[in-house]
Amino acid sequence: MMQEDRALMAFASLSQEHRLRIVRLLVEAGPVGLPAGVLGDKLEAGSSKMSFHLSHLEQAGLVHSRRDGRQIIYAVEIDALSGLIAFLMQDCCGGRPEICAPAFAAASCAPKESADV
Amino acid sequence: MMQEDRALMAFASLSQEHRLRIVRLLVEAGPVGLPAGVLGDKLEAGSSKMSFHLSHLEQAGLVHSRRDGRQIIYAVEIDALSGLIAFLMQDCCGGRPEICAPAFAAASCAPKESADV
DNA sequence: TCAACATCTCCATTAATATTGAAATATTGA
DNA sequence: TCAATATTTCAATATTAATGGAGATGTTGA
Repeated sequence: MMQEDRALMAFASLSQEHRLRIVRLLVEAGPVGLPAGVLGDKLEAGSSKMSFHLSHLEQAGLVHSRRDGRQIIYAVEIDALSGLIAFLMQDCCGGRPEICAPAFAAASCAPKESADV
Repeated sequence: MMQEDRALMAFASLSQEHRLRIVRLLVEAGPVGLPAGVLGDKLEAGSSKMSFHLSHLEQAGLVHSRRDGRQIIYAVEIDALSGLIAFLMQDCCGGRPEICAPAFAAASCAPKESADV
């Protein structure tokens, strides 16, 4: 169960341009994750900046890292994201979620185009 | 479609204790909303502080207000919340959403206990 | 073992944000 | 119209966060 202070850290982390882009890239990448250097290239940000933001995200519990050789691979913490959303939307519409459910049909985790599994 | 700068404003707004509490109260209250004063009482925050945070949330597009007599009623902008979540989760798991879908079953907009409509 | 690579840490500077109380604005009912 | 109510605006202060560069750390392959 997500507590308020963890949710605040998560939202603070997501409120910074570089960090939001990192998370969106990692959401797209899925469990396999991406190395810090690849993220840095995509964002055109120096290593010191990347390190600062990646550890901010890790502190906030939104990503985790593992070393693979000389690279550090970051991947999104998907339970933290879902917990964050659950925390935000808890008890929506005073127990009548059908009021806002339609709005959330579009927000579900869905691919751009059909994919075979 | 949510753009990055709007998402950044929304997350920044949600990253402050008082504002996060306001949004959660308004999510629970649903479309009918709550007056600024009632929110201030619940949060035990002075009127100037409340006004600052409420207008921050309104600027960010997360809530809207209407005047009713001498009160200003605030209500959550539910499409903004769903758009924000969609933006964050876009293209998750590289087109194989079944990877993270289970995590999101728990995050859906559901009531604490069953409610008759 | 050494050079190259990948990333992190530290520090100084700069910028953005929240808080407080007092005063201003808008609305109502007597 | 006037006093009471509800909320906003303003300005000074206090707090917190982001940036950039230099150097440190850990890892690999020759």
